[in-house]
Amino acid sequence: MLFSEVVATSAAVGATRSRKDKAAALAGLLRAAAPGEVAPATAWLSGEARQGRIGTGWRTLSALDAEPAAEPTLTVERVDALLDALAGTSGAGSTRRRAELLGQLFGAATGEEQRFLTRLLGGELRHGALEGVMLDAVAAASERPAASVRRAFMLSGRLPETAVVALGGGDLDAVALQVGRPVRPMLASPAASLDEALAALPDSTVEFKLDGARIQVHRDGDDVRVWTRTLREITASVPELVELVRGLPCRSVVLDGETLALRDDGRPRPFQETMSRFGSDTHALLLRPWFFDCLHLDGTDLLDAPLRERLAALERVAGPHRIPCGDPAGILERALEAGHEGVVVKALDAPYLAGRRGKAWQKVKPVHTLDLVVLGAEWGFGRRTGSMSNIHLGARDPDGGEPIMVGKTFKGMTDELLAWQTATFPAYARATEGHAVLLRPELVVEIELDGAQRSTRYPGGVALRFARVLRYRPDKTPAEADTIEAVRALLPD
DNA sequence: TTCCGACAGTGGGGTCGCAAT
DNA sequence: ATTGCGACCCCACTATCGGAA
Repeated sequence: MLFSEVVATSAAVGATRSRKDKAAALAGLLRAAAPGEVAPATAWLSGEARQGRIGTGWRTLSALDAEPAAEPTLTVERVDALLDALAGTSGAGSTRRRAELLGQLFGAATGEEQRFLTRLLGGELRHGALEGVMLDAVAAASERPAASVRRAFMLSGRLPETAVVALGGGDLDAVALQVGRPVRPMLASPAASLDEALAALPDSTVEFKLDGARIQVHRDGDDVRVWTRTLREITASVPELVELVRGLPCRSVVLDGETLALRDDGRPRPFQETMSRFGSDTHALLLRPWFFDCLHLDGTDLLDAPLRERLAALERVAGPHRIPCGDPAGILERALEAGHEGVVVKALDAPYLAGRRGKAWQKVKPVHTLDLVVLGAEWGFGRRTGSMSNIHLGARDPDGGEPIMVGKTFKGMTDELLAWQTATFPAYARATEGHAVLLRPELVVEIELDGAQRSTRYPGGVALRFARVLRYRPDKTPAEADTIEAVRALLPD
């Protein structure tokens, strides 16, 4: 199959807003693909390379200037082979080697194909279909129930492999939890308050929500392996976790949990310090695991068992390492007092819905609000092209100087607000700086955020975490905005 | 007919390792 | 020794489609 057929399908997908029509176009291509072409085509049309990230980002791609080919000659097989070569390139001289390979790929591609490759390899395909729509397409092309395809996908973790099984006539229902192969983790939905979450889930348990990194640990005999939320294996960089799980009283187990580093006094370190340890090859800080689910124990799969049964298994095998939980009364206060992020409310009768962000798990975190000064705005991309989108935020200098920048946000903006910003900001413009328009510091906006973190990027030494717009405050002047001290007060202690 | 679950898109701050300079 | 790039941790929110109620 020619690569151009994949690119043409992507164009057709991008040309319609109907997800059914997108899936139908994708299914048509999958039906026409040869067995060896199904995996790469599925991966590409759901926005990624079969090889995962291959070390070329937007910067590298935008620097390419290969003359486009007049006629499409690239095959699916050839493109996949070049991506394999790119993914396998490392060490001294690899930047040059990578450039050569990219030159071969882009030099053989038509203009249309080049544009597709740039978006794909940059991780921004944006044709309105990723894994969700592709999953429906695989179901349609293989004439299997979408639920069967979804389950096989979530349990195998990988859609291209699932597509090969489905299109190849394999038994999707035989795809089961396998110790040593990670499943997509179940995720929590945000809840407005603890009371609201408890009302929605009357038969529930409440656990602390820790501010670390998600881990999934598999043990088969003495063999222990660890994966992150996105199923990247990190076994080699977390030996202390491996050792701990190897000592648990069982033969085989699959555990879901969170890991973070503690201070000497036992309180959690700030997220930044946990991440420093998590991503590093040096292990000065020790990571500790807290487990909150058990998906398999000594030959018994527990995915479909209600949470109450999974927790009983967890208590047996890893009780001392179970995440703190308890009576709803006062638990949120206790979690925050101990330095944690919040709590998660979980339905005790729900199965483990791999890969789903359902209502069976609801997270509750306290929110803060600040009145900040708009210092600038950036022109948006994609559906925000032509709109003033990402705004720069400043806190008041208590000594009367210019506001001090503490972050940006593009979140919380409706189309109506984007239009208002686009219409309003030019009157306040004082300069342009690349993609950004710098504004006179006169507009005050109310920002919601989860907290603050230390920053080397911003002049006040502090940056906002998860900032989003609540509303503009035309009733307030910059002299009434919150100060940099108010932002610093949100830093973890 | 209305409601709501799931998805895709639009980006945020910070951390590391790595290759090139 | 520095620097810029790329990958990957954490993530919130809105718009939209299409099936459920």
